[in-house]
Amino acid sequence: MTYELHHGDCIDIMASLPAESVDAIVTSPPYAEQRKSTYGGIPEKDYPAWTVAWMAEAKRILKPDGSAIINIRPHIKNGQISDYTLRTRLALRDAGWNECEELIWHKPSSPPLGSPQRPRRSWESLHWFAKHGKPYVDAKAAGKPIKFPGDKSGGQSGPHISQLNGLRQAPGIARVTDAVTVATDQTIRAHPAPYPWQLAEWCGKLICPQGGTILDPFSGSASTGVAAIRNGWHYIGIDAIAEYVDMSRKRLDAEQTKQAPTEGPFSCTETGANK
Amino acid sequence: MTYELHHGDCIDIMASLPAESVDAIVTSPPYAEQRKSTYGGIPEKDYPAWTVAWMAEAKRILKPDGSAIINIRPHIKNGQISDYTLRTRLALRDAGWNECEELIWHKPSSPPLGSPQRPRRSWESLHWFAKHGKPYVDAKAAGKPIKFPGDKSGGQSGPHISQLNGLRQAPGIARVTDAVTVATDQTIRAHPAPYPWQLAEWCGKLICPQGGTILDPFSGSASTGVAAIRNGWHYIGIDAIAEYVDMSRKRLDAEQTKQAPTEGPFSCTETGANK
DNA sequence: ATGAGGAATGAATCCCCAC
DNA sequence: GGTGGGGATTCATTCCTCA
Repeated sequence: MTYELHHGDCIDIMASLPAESVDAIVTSPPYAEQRKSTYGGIPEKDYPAWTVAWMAEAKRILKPDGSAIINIRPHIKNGQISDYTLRTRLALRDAGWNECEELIWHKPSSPPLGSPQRPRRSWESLHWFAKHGKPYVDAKAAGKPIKFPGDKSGGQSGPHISQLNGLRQAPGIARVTDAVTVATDQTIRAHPAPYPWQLAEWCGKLICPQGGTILDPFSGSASTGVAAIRNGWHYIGIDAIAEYVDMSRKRLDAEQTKQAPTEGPFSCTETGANK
Repeated sequence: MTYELHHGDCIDIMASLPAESVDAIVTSPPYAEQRKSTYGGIPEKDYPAWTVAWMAEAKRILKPDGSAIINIRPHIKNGQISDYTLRTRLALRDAGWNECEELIWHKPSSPPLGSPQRPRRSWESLHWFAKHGKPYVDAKAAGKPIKFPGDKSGGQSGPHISQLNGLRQAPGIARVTDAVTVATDQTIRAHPAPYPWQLAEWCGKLICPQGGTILDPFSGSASTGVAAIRNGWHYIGIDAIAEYVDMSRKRLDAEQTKQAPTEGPFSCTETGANK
């Protein structure tokens, strides 16, 4: 229930954070050639190297079993999808990152934009990278109770559930699938990239242990921070634009009040160029 | 309502087909390192070159506005997803193919297999490649009627629908999205790759014009053929295994009988090593 | 005939243990 | 120590059996 917001370049800020202090990274960096007016826009050809650079700093502050979920989807230009996410994924792998899985964020309420000659775009990728092949994972934290055939009790612990390989398994809970459906949040008008906190919550439940620390180096409207407060994770948010940091502070303070309206003041640390 | 089945190596068979005679390719090639016992298994490192090779032959017989939808999903090994589909996509682009879009096949009935430490895998990629950036597309052929709020008529032509950019638009029909949900077909026990014909139908409606010719160079159980017969497309199926060709012939004949039980015999051409 | 209930199964992956 | 067999996972759909 604590958060830190930092204003500045994420590489600089991350360099000031202690090594191996972060459990999970959940972020949606600026896409190539998009949002030029607000974030400057990273050229497509530079995107892989740019991502490897900030991920290198992230690697230092990530715990050994920590991992990162990065939301990107390439745009279409002249009828062809951009290849920069392909090259970025290969570059991260070359830089020593383990690509755990391709997760899908399905947006059922996606607006009918894009070319009328093409299917309406309704999903985005969540690229999951870790320091090695066995990072911390809880595939059941966001899972639902198992319903066995004929079981009308609601599905508490069935006969088939047991300890597996000595690993703790939540009994009677099915693990999540690799595609999650979350409607886009149309209410976040203050930031151009509508990343819903429910999506960040799903990602965090997958890769952030209870009470862990979750980082978003491109914090934007701090949706990951909202998810953190609601789930008891410590949040570290970084953004290059002071206006978004200020807005995020208001949003997170309001969220904390909502979460525990009867308790006293919350611990909150703020640092960075805009302190 | 006609089909051709060929037994043999798809590159050899395609070389015998006339240039620019195919409207669309919808296929699910053998995945790298999978199905070794039936198809020999293409090594991961050879997969990009192998794909470029058979796609080069496909390019010759594809019409100028034709395109191909290829279903592949990489496996996970030691906690890391294989990178061969990334490298294959880049190799096809280097070979001059235009990557139109990343489409998603979502499988709601996917079995609870795979690592218990990872989310259950419930989707596969549909990679869409064309000769250029503006291939034949009908984004509404598989679309559903638009339902306006409060409209109880079923959704024929609403006020928001109009000619757009001078392109013919089916009125009152919404474009499909780039993610399609089709349950896996558990009834195809004779072939190990359960590619449902409903998925092939959705793909065909997107890229194959009415009365066009649709090709599957890795025909397997001929699910694409079933979709073709049901939609009035001419089907060309190729498979390296005689047993599957024989099985497909029975399946497609039965499908034709089902589609028009009162009509006479159908036109059907069969060629290839197993003739 | 009809329906309820049970068993079997699938483009998987990893761990454990035997050899 | 490398290799290979066996078990666990736990959803939707199928066929089959029995009332």
